[in-house]
Amino acid sequence: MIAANTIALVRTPPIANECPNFGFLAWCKSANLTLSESKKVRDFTTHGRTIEPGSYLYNAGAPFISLYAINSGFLKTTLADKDGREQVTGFCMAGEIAGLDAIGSGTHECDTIALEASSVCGMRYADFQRLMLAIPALQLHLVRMMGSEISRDQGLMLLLGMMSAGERVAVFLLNLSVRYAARGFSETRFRLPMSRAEIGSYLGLKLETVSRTLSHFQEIDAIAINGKSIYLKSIPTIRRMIAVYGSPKGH
Amino acid sequence: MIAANTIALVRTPPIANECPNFGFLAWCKSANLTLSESKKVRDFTTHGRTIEPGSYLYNAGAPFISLYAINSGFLKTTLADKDGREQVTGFCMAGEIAGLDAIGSGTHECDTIALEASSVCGMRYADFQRLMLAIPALQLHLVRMMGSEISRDQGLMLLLGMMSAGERVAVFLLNLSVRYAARGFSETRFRLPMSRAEIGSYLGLKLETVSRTLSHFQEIDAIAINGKSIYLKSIPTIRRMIAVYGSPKGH
DNA sequence: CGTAGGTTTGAATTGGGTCAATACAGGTGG
DNA sequence: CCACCTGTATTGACCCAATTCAAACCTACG
Repeated sequence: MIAANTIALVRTPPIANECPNFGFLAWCKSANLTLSESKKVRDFTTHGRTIEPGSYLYNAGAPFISLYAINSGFLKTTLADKDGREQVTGFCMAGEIAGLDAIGSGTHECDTIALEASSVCGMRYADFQRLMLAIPALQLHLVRMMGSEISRDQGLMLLLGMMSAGERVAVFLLNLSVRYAARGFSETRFRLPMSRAEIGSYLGLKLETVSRTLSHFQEIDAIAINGKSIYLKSIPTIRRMIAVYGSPKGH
Repeated sequence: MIAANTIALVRTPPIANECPNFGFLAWCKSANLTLSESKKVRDFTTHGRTIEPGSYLYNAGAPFISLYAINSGFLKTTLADKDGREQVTGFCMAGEIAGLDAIGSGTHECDTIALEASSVCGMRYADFQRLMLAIPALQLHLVRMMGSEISRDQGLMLLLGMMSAGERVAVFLLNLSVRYAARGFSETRFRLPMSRAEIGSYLGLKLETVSRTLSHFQEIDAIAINGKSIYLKSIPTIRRMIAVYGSPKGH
C-alpha cells in the first residue's frame, strides 16, 4: 500500500489525463467531492477500456459488476421482452454513466452496445458501495442520478403514450441538441450515430416513419439532413412542432 | 427523551398496530432491519393520514418533504407536460411506497391522487437521510427500491413502444392480478378502482379502445367484467394474448 | 466494381382514434 | 320509493396517422 502510494506520487500524471475529457473524475466534480475524495475514487477506477462499434459493454442478464463512465463515443441500451422483441431504451454519450439499470436487481436488464468506437472508465460497484459509506456526498449523488434516470424514463413514457410521430422526432432532435451543447459541441450541427431503425425503436415508430418525418422537417426548412449528419436550421421551428403540429392523441 | 421512552414502554401498542397491515414497518421488514432499527424508523413516522377519493397526496411542483407508505386504498400518479397534456404514469396500492419520483430533483414531478379513500404513513426524507447514515441496510434498500422503479418504468416503455391494444390491456390485468395476489387478495376477482379513461391514459390508449378490448376479452371468455368488478376466468388465455394475439408493431 | 446494409419514397392497408348516440350506475331530492 | 340528473361506460360508423409492402437508391467497403 505504502509502496504503491509512493510510486503513484512519482508516476501518476495529472488526474485529468487518466480520464480524458469525461469519466469518473469529471463526474466526481459534479458530485462536489473534495480532491482527496476524488483521488480515492480514482484509485478504484479502471481506465480506457475501448469498445468496438457493434460490440457489447455488457449483456442483459449479466451479473452487475461495474458502473461505467463514458469517455468518448456513443452507445445504445436495448431491452428485450420474453418474446424476443426488443426496444432501444436510451442512448448514452460521453460524460454520461451507464449501468444504473442493474443497481436494483444486481443483474443487468439491458444490453448496452457501442454504436461507434467508445472508451469508458469502469468502477466496481462493490468498491463504489464501500466508498459511499465513507463519502456521504457520493451516496447522495448516486440517489440523485437514479432519480434523474426515473425522470428521464417518465418523460419517455409521456412521449410514447401521447405524442404524434412529428412531435416524437422533434423531442428526440432537441434532446440530442441539448446534450451535445452541454458537452461543448455544436447544438445545431451534429451526427446521428444510430440508424433510422434504432431511432424508430426508441421513439416507438417504424424506420420508414422516422425517415418520412425527417424528410418532412427538411421540406419545411427546419433542418437539413444527409445520412447521419444533421443541421438544425431553426430550433424554434422544431420546438413549435411539439404539441402544436398535430397531436392526434392529445385531447 | 428518557421520559418519552419510559412512557413509550407503557403506552406503545405492538408495533404492528400503528401501521396496520402495511406501512413503513412492513417495509422495514422487507429491508431486513433489526427490531431496534425498525423502532428508530417508527419514531420518525407519522401514522394514519387519510386521503379522500379525488384529493391529492401531493402535487407536482411541491417541494419534496416525505415518502409515503400506502396502508390501504388506491392512488394514481399523473405526469403533465408543459402543454398541459397529462398521462397516468402509475397506480399505487397498499404495501407500496409513493414519492420516489421526487428524490432526484427535490421536487415532486407527479401529482398523486387517491382513487378511493386511502390511508398512508409518512416519513420525512430529511429524517430518512439521517437514518440512512446510521443504518446502511436502509440505504441499500432505498437504492434497490429506486432500481425497481426504473425497471417498472422501462417495462412500461416497452409496452408503450411496441405492444398492440390487446397486449397492453392483457399486461395491465395480469400485473394487477399479481399485485393483488402478493397482498393476499384474490388474483382472479378484484376491482378496478380507476376509470376506463385512466386505464387508457396509463396504457397509451383512448378510453373507447380500452372498453372495446375488455368487451372483446369477455366475448372470447377470458374475463367477465361488470363496471369496475372484474373476474379473470382464464389467466392462461390472457397470458397468451401477449405477443401472440396480433402485435402490429412487433417484428 | 459489385454486393450488402441502410435510406428514401410511393401506394395500399389497418389499428386505433374520433365523433356520436345510447345505456347504465350512483346519488339526490321530492 | 321512485323520478331525475350527472358522470361513466358501451357500442357503432367513419376516418386518418402510421404501418406494411415494395421498389429504387445510396454509401461503404472488401
